[in-house]
Amino acid sequence: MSTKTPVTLKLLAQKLKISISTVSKALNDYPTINAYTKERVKQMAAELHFTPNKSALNLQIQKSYTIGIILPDLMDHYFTRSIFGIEQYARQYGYNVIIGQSYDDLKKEVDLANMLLKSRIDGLIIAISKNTQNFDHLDMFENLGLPIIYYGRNPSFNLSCHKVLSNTYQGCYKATDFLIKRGHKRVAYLGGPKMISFTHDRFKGYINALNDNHTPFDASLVAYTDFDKTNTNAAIKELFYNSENPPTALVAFKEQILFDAMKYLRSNKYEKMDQTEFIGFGNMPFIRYLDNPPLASIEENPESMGENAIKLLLKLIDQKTEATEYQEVMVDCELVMH
Amino acid sequence: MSTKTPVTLKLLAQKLKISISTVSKALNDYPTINAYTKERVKQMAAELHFTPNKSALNLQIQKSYTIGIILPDLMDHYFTRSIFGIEQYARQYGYNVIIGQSYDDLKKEVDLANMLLKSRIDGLIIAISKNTQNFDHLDMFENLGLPIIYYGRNPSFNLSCHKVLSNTYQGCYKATDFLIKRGHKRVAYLGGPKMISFTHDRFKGYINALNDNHTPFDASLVAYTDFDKTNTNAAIKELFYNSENPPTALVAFKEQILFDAMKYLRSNKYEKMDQTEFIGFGNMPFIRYLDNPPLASIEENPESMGENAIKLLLKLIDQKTEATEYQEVMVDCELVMH
DNA sequence: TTCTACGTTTCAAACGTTTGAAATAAATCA
DNA sequence: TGATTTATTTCAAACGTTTGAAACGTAGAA
Repeated sequence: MSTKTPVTLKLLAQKLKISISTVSKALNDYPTINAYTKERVKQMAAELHFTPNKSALNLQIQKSYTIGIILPDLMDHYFTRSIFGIEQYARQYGYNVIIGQSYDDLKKEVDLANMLLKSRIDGLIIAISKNTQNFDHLDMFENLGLPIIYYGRNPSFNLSCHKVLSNTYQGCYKATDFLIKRGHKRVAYLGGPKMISFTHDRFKGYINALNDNHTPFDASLVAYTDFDKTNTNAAIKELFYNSENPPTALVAFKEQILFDAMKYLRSNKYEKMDQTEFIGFGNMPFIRYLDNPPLASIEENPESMGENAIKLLLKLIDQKTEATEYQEVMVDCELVMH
Repeated sequence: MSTKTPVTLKLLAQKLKISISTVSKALNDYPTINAYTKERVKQMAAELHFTPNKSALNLQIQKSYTIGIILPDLMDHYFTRSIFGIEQYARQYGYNVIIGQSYDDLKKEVDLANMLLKSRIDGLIIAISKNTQNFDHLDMFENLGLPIIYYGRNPSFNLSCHKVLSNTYQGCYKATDFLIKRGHKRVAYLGGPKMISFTHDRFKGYINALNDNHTPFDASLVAYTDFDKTNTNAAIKELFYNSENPPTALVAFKEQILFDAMKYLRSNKYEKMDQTEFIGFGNMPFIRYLDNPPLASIEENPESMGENAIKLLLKLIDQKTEATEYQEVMVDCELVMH
């Protein structure tokens, strides 16, 4: 039917020789419109493939039925999986989703926030970049009464806000507890970068699991690394080779770190490898390809995080009352065996 | 400054006691506007954090400066990486990007296409779902004069369209050629699902490399599998255990398949494992975690594919002349050693 | 016959922006 | 002084949609 120019209400009205408002109301099933008219309009609309212009609609109803997501990186399965949870639910309620990657760069994050502001999104779900300590670009949303959900990463600098986080403390507790109950007396903790609050939350889980099981804490069983392989190798050397009584189990901040660690030990032919057990945060899909997978993974359930985030966001969008308390949702972690 | 209601041109105009059009023109640097006025307007706009309403703008200029991307799955690094190429370039030219996942489901793909149609995107980049054989939902774009680039997956049913694909034939040729030149007499090919055209393109590359190197073709060195582990294992068994003269090298359709295969052989303690070399399509980032990575990867350069797709799309958007021939871009593959 | 009520349709304003044409005021020229 | 130019601002329509108010014709009631 090669129309070349989008079909509008106006065109339908002309073809049917009725007014634009009748067409509009017919398509929206207004009770005042005659049934036969509705029929004619709808048929013509279908025939000409009428699609309402979203911009015109948004402008009129002052609502975009679009929510924004800003996250650091789509290559990270943690975030990709969280999108799944968000999208499913959002689309079900008629909302569209715009995804932006900040690549952990504050400037990109600010640009994205401004872009989304222009697009007049109804709300924002954001996993802040590593170095977001200034929240001006996000306060703008709040000033307009647009709700923001912080998720996945803890904005420790920003106290009063809605948060959806995985219960990372609990995850580490479970893993440590599980290993001790399995008979391990010397469980090590390999933490992530010290600036990340999760590193410390997880450490607390580790410590509390030790205490609850009456296992003494040994500082030489704790090391930290960033995501750089060299640092990880150094940390592992420290943990496993600097003591005549090395750990028999390890809980690692992230599987990306854990796998580097395991590969290091294996390629160095660490003699007690077979008696050592490993658990890391992530449950990454490609574990299936590893010849020697870790004992278990701490599953953070990112889909569920995403779903909690969007649920809370839509609730806030609907009520529109600023009055609500700031919510903090914690998503359970669970241990998954391999 | 808690405005609660978005700042519009109207508000700026009121505050400054000038007309809306002066404000608009001042912000857009019209030469007819007095320099001092521009100064005042811009300052006020900055002070009140004015952000133009994209919907109103789109409606007015009949252009959204937004392009759509439909792809099967963000969990697949091939596609995630391609987005990187698209986004970078698009944003540079002032375009926004809406990403939708079809999860390889035709119905979801159709829904997404309709959503994007409503959003009045200026163009579409799509990696079609596995079972897209009907193109009605995409023809709608063409009818409106909106360009579509098919990328990553070959829409073999749809002949006249713009395509950006990786030169998969060449990738397989390079890998096979490399292995033969390395001394392998018996190189096997493990293809993907037979409905996927790439499976056959790659097979051609394999065959031609054999021929060009005067290496005889042996049908028992070729097997096929889908992405299911059981099938892969069966195929591998057929290739490696059903012959007294098994292959010494293997080119696999995808690394996801290859890693299953290698794990199978290794866990079955295949005796000639150390003398056998493997190459697959992908170059997945987590290869660094494998204790025994394959010899090399065929890198399909998805970023470059994305960039080629967006470049072509923006060119088509700009010229708006329907007259151009349909373009087909082939992106080179390269061998990456591990 | 006139009035009221009802069912249906149309009018007109609004959402926020752009932009050519028209208006205004000031400055220059004859 | 009056006419013309110039610099600057404003007017008004348009983009496509929604929606309360107004208008219409027709049927039933008084």
